[in-house]
Amino acid sequence: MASLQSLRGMVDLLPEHTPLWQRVESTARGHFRRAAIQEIRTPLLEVTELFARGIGEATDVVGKEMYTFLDRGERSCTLRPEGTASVVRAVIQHGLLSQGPQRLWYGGPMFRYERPQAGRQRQFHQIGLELLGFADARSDVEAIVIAWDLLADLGVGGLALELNSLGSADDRARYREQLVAWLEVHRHQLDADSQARIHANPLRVLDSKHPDTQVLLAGAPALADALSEESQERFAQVQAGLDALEIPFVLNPRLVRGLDYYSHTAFEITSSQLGAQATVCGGGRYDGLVQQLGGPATPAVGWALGMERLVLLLSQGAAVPAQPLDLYVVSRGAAAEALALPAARLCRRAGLAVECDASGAAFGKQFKRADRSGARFAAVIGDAEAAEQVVVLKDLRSDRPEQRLPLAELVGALRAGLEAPPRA
RNA sequence: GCGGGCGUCGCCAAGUGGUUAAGGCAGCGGCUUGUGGCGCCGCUAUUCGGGGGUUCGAAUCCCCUCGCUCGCCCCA
Repeated sequence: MASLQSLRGMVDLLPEHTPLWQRVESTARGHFRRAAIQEIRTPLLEVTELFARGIGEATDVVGKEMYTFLDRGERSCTLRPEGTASVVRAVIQHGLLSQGPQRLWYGGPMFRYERPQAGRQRQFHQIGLELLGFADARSDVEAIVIAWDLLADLGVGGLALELNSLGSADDRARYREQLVAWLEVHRHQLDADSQARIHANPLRVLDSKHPDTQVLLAGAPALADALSEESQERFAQVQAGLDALEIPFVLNPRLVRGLDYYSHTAFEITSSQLGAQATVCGGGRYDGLVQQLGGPATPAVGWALGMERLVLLLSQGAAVPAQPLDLYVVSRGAAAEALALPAARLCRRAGLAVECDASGAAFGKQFKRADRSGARFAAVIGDAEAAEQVVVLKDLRSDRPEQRLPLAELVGALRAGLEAPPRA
């Protein structure tokens, strides 16, 4: 193919689809505003080390999915594969935590070099929430309820909240030892992927989809049993909080999540309608990350929501209509054409949505386009009108007669006209 | 990185070895040089993702390649 194409896994969002995205974005903004959460925007490009240290060297994301390159200063740079590390970096860099806990959200493109499939692109978009400086189980619940209510408000049905606790760092370390020891004993019965992960990332073995491995795992030491009393109490509080808000959830002891920084609460919101990539929103607590990246010891919870997957679910329902046009300006002849844009501008300044036909085509053509544009009204300007500085206002959606009026009266007439019902 | 499916006009799509590559939608032009929605007429792929091969002859068969897609893996 001779013509240029977008890079694999990097998709264009065409005008017919942007209204739905805009609806999601503005709905999310509303939820964040009402929950006193402020927006933060960070660069798309960061020093590679941030992600290597933050997300974990052993993770798939860091190990094989990052867009990494040397810039002209020979510095290793990486297109962000997720949002949390950048937000934490920014919060540390600007000393935001010295002003107290931070309630933040972010949105935008993320990049992961993976094979594209349904619900998975190389450039994809997330909206994320981070609550930094909050240790209490209630903040876990609040983070979850914000995501839950946002999805409900958007009208996404058929969602399931899956919940697990990974325990404290100590719990995990202790459990990790037990698990590795057990896995070593059963090494020969594991699938190849799981064998490779015994030391690199043993908890991920729990989440293996290999059927034989899953059967075997029934006899493995359980993470839940390794939790300290405090961790168990904490997890119970999260569950009680969700119960109190009547948010249904299912416990999933195999939910471990792929990023190293999680501790205690881990959760995913999934849909059965998404195919293989079922997770719409995933998150959890990451009490160690801020300190690990050089900041003050700071407890935190957060989540990220996949826009493409969400939109996929939404677009199975009713389409969002584009905003209708109020007026379409039709003009022909030099004097008339000179008047068209000023007339359109006048109406736009009054808040009306106006398209101005600049083709100079025959009136018939312009009316055809006016009709197809969906505009309620057409303003017609020919040489006769131009000479008198008037326009003809025609209701395209009713049988009411045309009005001939001076430019100064156009906006008023339009506003009055828009009140009247269109043809059924 | 590994499997499976697919690739004919902007979109949908017929055609499966015989030479002029159906049709529909959209678009453009006309009937209709100041009034749209309907209708009618016309135009829009020397070419079938790209390259190579087989053949007298290929969109149709073979090879390579690119892309899309679904799944594995992983994750949002």
